Amino acid sequence: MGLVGISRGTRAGRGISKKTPATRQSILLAAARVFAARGYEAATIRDIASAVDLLPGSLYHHFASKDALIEELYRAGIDHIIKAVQEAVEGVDDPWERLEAVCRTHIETIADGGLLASVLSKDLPAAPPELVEKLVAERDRYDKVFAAFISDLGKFTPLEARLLRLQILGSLNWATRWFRVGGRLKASDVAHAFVRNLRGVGDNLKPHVEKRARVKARDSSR
Amino acid sequence: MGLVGISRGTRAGRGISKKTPATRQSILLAAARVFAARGYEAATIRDIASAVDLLPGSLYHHFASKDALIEELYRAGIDHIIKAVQEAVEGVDDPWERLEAVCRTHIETIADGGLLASVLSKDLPAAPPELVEKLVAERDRYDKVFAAFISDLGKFTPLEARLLRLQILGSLNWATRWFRVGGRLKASDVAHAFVRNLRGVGDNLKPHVEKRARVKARDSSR
Amino acid sequence: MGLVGISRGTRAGRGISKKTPATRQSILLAAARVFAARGYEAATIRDIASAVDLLPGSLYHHFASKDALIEELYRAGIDHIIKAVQEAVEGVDDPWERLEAVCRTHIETIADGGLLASVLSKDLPAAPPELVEKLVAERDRYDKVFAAFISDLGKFTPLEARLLRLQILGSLNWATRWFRVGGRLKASDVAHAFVRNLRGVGDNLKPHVEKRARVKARDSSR
Amino acid sequence: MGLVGISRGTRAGRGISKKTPATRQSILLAAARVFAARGYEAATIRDIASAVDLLPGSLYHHFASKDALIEELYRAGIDHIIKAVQEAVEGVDDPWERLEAVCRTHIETIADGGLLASVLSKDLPAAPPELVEKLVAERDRYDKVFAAFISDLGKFTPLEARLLRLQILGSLNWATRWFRVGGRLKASDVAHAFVRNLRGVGDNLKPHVEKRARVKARDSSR
DNA sequence: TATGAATGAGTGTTCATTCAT
DNA sequence: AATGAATGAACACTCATTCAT
Repeated sequence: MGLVGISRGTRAGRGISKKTPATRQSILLAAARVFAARGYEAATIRDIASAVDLLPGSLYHHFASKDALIEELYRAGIDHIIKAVQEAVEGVDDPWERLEAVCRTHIETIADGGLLASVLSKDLPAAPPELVEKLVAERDRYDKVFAAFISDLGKFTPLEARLLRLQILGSLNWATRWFRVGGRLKASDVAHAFVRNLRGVGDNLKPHVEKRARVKARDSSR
Repeated sequence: MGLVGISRGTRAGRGISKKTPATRQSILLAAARVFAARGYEAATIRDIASAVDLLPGSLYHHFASKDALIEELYRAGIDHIIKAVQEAVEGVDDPWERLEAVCRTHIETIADGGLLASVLSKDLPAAPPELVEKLVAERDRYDKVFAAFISDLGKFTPLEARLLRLQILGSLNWATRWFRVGGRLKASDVAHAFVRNLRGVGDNLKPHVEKRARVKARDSSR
Repeated sequence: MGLVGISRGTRAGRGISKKTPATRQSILLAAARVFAARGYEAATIRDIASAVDLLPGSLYHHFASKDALIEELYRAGIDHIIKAVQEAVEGVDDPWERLEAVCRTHIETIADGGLLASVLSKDLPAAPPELVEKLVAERDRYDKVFAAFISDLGKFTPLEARLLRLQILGSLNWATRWFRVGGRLKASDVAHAFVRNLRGVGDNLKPHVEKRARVKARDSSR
Repeated sequence: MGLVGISRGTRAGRGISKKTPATRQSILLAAARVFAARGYEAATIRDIASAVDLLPGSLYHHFASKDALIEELYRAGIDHIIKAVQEAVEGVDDPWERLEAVCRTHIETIADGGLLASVLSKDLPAAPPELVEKLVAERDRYDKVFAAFISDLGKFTPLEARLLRLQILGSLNWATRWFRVGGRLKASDVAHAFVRNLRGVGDNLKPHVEKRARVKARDSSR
């Protein structure tokens, strides 16, 4: 299960900081929290280092640079969320239920500052383009996974599918701005509402031609 | 008309004199572009200044600080988008069509780096809490306006309405990450797709109890 | 009486700032207050300008530079205190009483932030040496005046006289650090105490040789 | 021994290794010189840094801020001068001789730019009030020590004692303005003259009532 | 005389990074 | 693996000063 298990459960053990050497894992985890809290730019190497009781310079024994750390964090985060959603849909057959499970997992994962994937919803760093490209490539990996759940829902044109995916992902990622872990609103509630609101999609696409015809006049005037 | 509400009275007619003076307006516009491109943290006063052919220090003749600039930019951006969506729905009666017009305008406005509202979709700065509070308050102004268009769609509980609003706003704001002005995909296309996908919402809420009953088994297991 | 009369009495009239043009005099006065309060370095042209309801740039119609302003302020301050002490001793015959009057006036003058001489007790600015030389030369003018009151007290060698003068001037100037105008301790009280404590000077110089003989052993070992 | 109380334990013996490392000590010393020469405001971090062959930013490895540096310097200076005067009076019994020894030491200490205490005679920085309060509190520590030497001289009322102390301290601190180490005038000469001039104080206070009676007429007219 | 806009040098400070120990 | 010291470039911001209007 990789990073998942480290995230929250074993954190208690970190109190013995002087003994436990700072591993790449614990640094990544701390970095995830700091990046999630302050963004890529505002987060400093000092912040991250001090979160694992290290001096800034010592981080460089584990990561070649801040950018390298970001890159690895991003990759680990994507790995993590992909694994999480795949586990979440195991045994779920109905495609809409699958989508709802994915959404719930996405929100849970992303909203948990202790988990690496939280950075997925942050503005990308104003970093060298080559780094940004890599991050985008990582994100695309998840997008592809997500796209599969979309196409399970019905017959869409590529454009329809793409827009639906972006619509849902936007809603989900934006949730980091307002969703609070431990609040009275659960991730499952949000996911349920989001998916329910889209439930008609399949119907809305073709059958509603008549409705759309009604609008045509205005459309053509644009 | 554009950025109405920011100007300072009669100065407008004077700028044309010899060389375009770097007014607060042009600074705000440049700042919007820079902030939109690089985020609040990564954007430097130097960037903004050089974008309007000023030395960094000269900016402080117009704005007391970077934070003050951000605040004013944010306020102007909210003013701008509120005005824009209100104009967009004038004469449109059908509530779904109104929503679509709002979405289209939101995307157009936000995706245009030259327009102030682009900052709305950016991560908030890791700034003094008092500033962040102000920015959130500004955003809330727009949220209220948006909420009105939601409640026009039908009868919702407060929670249903809130989640629907957040769902849509998330989709829209996230669009700054992938929507490109001038691309082959128009804002109106995106808005149309987004709204169409939600068209069933009203139906999905209550009438579809039967559909949901189908799912109940899993629901109760949660 | 020159600047004296302007200092405090007529300040009420400054409320009509828009009408009364800022004169060199009122600028000097404001500068005296600001310099006295914050020191030469920490005081800014902006501070001074805003104290007379001017913009920084406008000051340069009255003074060529900050240094020029300092210089003139210093000169005016020295003029002022010289005039003040000379008036204070008029009609006073006893040399010790004259000294006391001088001390009282010195403290009063210097402790009053509204009066120009307050700057006399401030650290000299870290300014171009040529300016510093001028300021020192101004100070010397007052020192000469003061020296005359010292030599009236009795027969001193030049060194004795010089040290006594520096001793007294030090006490007086240092008073700006702790003496508060309007407090329960009056300048006259302080002056009286200072002078009284020195009253024996004349006697102490020669007659006390025997006393000093007692100390000789240690003295010679130095 | 010198700057005892500032060091950080066992680091002392290590500095001699290759090239003198810019320790807190040497920075403090350099800062003392720079502050003494130019005042708190005019002295820049760059001045101090370059005096110990460091880059400006490197100072922040040792001190959190300019203010923190000032504060520590001030404290060290007060520690230093207190220790110095206390050592100077060891074995000296006559209270007037003790005072003279204190004065000599005060002048020597304060006039030596290399020693930290030189800053004691400088205008306080126009710094945040909390810092100024701390500095004043430090100065008060020395004032208390000094006050003890005053009260040894005879029976004074609190006010008499306070004024006498302020009179002497003023003379001494002012000496930084004119006293030059290495000049033909020695600190011991100055201290001797200062104390001698005050030798009559005890007599002047009570016995001289007749003299003061003579003055009464004028006194009451004030 | 006064203003508002701009300058350019300089200020304290931060930060990712390096490297000898 | 970790530290402590140092770097150098950059940053937000200040300030005395200039000048067209």
